[in-house]
Amino acid sequence: MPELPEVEVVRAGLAPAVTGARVAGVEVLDARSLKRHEAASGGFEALLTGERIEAAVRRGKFLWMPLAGGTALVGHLGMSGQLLLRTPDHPGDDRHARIRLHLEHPVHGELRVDFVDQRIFGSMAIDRMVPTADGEVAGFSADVTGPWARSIPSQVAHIARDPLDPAFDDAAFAAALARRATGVKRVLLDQGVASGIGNIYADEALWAVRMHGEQPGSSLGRRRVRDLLAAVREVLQKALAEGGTSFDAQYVNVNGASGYFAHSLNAYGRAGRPCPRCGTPIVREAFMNRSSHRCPRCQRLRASVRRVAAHDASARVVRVTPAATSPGSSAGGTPAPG
DNA sequence: ATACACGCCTGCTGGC
DNA sequence: TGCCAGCAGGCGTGTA
Repeated sequence: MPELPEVEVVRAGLAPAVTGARVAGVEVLDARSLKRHEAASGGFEALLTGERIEAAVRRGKFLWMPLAGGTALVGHLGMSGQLLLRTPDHPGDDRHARIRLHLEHPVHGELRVDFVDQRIFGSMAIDRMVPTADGEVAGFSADVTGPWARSIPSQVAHIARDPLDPAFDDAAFAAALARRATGVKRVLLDQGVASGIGNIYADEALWAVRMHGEQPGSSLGRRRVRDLLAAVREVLQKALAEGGTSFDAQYVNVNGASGYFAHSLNAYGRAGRPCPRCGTPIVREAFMNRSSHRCPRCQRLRASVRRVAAHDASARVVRVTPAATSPGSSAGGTPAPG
């Protein structure tokens, strides 16, 4: 979890407080949270202390704060990470506080940013910046005029733009789907194809577009790809508008408050409960060491026939047989005609 | 190149 | 009561 909407809520909350602030002090309470920090470049505390934060930027689930010296403070929340904005005198009794930043802001005065992470899948690091591959603005932030705007931390460079990014390449997304024989859900979760989507929003978008997660990417026609992308964007935007999805105190904004999107979920986490569209109980299925949730009636594997190459006179076709990709489950459904 | 298993982590829950 | 398996799962790495 935190996926794009949750990370964006954190970024938006952080931005006004940290932009223009000077890092007065750094406390590393648990060095395991620095696993993505390349020690060879220098000590995390030394590289960060004294720097001025220029902005708070996000691409997909990655956050970074460009520093005046030309590097960036990169953060990833992983599964359970939080960035909490606090007053300097806030009690330091957080059981899972891993890193603490003491900031001095020209307007807001002294404040503290606590990186709290129960499971330590998240991390912070100081990283060098590299130019973006396409020369466009690297990620989402209020200000895109700084010299850092078209640069991205080296460890984030391989992450694709997210579907809400104005520079997201719809055609490249379609092309990536077209060359993947694997299930469309796996492609959605591939941060190198489109970023910001995790298990929750993948399931929600697939439900919205009535698509089975194991539907081969290469079996989708142009229209289905377009509809899928539209569904992904709609789900992400709606979640964003509701402050993200929270199931417990784990996923919160910079003030520790939870979002409301959990009330809007249609498939994720609703195993056994009726599909809001047709009433059929939602099923939960094992998927890549985790779970997928779908409506067995609305979201069936479809046999599909698709031209592999329009210019190919032999008009070779690919036939997708649901039975071959849905072992041991009658819930895979009957292929729709056509 | 694509596909997928695995390790990293902690805390909670359910079964025995 | 205690113990342990299972689950939550994003991302980098390694292997085929």
